[in-house]
Amino acid sequence: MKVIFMGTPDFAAGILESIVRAGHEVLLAVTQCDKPKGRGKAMQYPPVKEKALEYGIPVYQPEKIKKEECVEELNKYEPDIIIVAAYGQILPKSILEMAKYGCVNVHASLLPKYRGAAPIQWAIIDGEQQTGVTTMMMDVGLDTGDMIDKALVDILPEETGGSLFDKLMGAGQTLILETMEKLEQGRAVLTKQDDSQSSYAKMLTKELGKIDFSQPAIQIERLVRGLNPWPSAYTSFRGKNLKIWKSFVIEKEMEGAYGEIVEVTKDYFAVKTGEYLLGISELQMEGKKRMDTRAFLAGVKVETGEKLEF
RNA sequence: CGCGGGGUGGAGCAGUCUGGAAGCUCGUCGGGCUCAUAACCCGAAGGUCACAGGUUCAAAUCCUGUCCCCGCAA
Repeated sequence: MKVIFMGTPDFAAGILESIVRAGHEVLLAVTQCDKPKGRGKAMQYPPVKEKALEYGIPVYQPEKIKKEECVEELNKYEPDIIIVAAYGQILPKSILEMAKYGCVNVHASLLPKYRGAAPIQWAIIDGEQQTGVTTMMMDVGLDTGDMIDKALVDILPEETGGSLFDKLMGAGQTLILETMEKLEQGRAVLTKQDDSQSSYAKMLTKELGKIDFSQPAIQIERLVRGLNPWPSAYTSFRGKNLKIWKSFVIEKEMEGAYGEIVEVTKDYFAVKTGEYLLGISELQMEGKKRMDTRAFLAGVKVETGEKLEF
């Protein structure tokens, strides 16, 4: 099929790659504008742009896709289908109705749950045991269109945002091809979303990663996993920023204030939380590399009674 | 040129300000103790102190330049 692809982050780049490799003709890749990123000030291309350039696909980066001129630009390509994956802008109706097979979205959750920007991480933070990928015909709402296909993915006990991301991308890469085939053969079945079951996964922010030790350890542990590797859960120790990369729940209670270090062993230290203790097994001090707590404790003497401030 | 921290045996750190013998907690290897051990005791190996110049009687330490890693911000 002749495809216009719209997307921005890594997840979208993976979907794009899958479509290209399956032999579809991608006429154009639409993505967000370049942004200055990183420690210096260097402009960086969105992942989808990188991938498109790799395959020699033309790239289009309008600031506002809603503008009439942008819509006309897309129309010139006469696509059979428009595939959208985490593009980051609301599409006008004129684009939704432009292609013969319509505008199909790949979303990393089992809709109608986790509509919105960060479905992958929120599924972990909420303690879900299963999530997945859904393809749907886009409509004017936010992830509200009629569903076509779904793929289920289990969330394992040690699942992180990063590992789940990889799994869901893999599932999405397969699923979108299946959906495209069904549409082309006219055997796609559309299912309406049950809005009463819907939930919204709001955008992740740095602030979200700030650990509140008055919460139960199990909840903090999920937060740590969900926000690994980005944007990361953090607290502060001896006046410096401390990221927590891996933690575990210790089912016992000890005297102390929330966030106070109540136990130190050779391999980890544990702090008191709203319920049970939270063991910290992998961390990163400001300016330092990420390391397991065992290595950290080899260089820094940590005493019980010290606190992780929040 | 956005702000800042850092590169020291295999790991994590101290030492740098106030130049003058390579240190700490581990790990590894050998030996001992023990019913046994990831515990304890004794011993050993292992380092161009990121790289390149400079100052000095003497540089991990002071000066100059380069490379690399990381936190914040965006």
